Amino acid sequence: MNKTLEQLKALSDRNRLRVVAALFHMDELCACQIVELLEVTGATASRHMGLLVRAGIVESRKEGRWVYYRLDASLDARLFQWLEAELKNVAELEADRILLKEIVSCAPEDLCRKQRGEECCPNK
Amino acid sequence: MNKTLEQLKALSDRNRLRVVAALFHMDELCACQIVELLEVTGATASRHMGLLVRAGIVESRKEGRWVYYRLDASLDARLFQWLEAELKNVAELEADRILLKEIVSCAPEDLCRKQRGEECCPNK
DNA sequence: GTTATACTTAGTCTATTAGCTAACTGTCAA
DNA sequence: TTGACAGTTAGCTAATAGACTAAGTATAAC
Repeated sequence: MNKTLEQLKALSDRNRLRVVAALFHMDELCACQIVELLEVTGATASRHMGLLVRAGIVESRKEGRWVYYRLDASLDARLFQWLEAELKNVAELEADRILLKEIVSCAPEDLCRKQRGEECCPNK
Repeated sequence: MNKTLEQLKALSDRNRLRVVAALFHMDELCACQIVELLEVTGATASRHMGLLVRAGIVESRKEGRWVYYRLDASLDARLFQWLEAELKNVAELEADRILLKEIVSCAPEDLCRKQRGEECCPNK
């Protein structure tokens, strides 16, 4: 039951659900892109993602200085499908999808520079 | 997303999950039986059940002074099946099932009398 | 009616959790 | 090898949530 509870708790947060919803669309997101999406500090985003990873909802992949997240392939199909259905057509998440398009149009390098206060992303 | 979050939060508690697991076996439980199962005060059990009802996980039926709870018939089938699979064969819940057998062997009247401190349940 | 009683609501306390800043770790580039 | 930097961890604060007791509501028995 602990595993189940851990998964439910990991999903019981608006920001974490937003990330999961984004990963249904994006397949893979860099940590700095998640910071941008949620508009929280890197530390906060890192904690959220740590919870999702430990619960087995998402998995991470490290590439140099960057960490990429995607939905965990071993996630139960029934849970996966329920979530997908629930998060589809949520008006509130529409704004996230638009924002996400802008975010992924920047390379992570540019995005990270932007987060340091430098204006550099060509599409903005 | 609020409804989804509400359901996830309602399920993100050990005691509430125990009740849901019990309702997979029992089909219907009286409030006093839930008090007995969780070993909490009536007020605490009532608050837990209120959350589950409001989230659409369980539904309640009032019969005189008693309130009976069952899994909400409109609960999403995918969520239902995931939960059922997750809660099946959980060693920790085996003790609950044994306890539950004893609990339902008492009529609610007897159980409530017992909760007032009188020893009366014939099977105990 | 009046009283007992099954459950709910209100108020309080404590524990958990989301957010922040600051310090730390590991990787890349000069 | 030194500095810059992406991400994590630690420590703090404020808000949320679970537990209790006590008071309130509604139903049944006398």
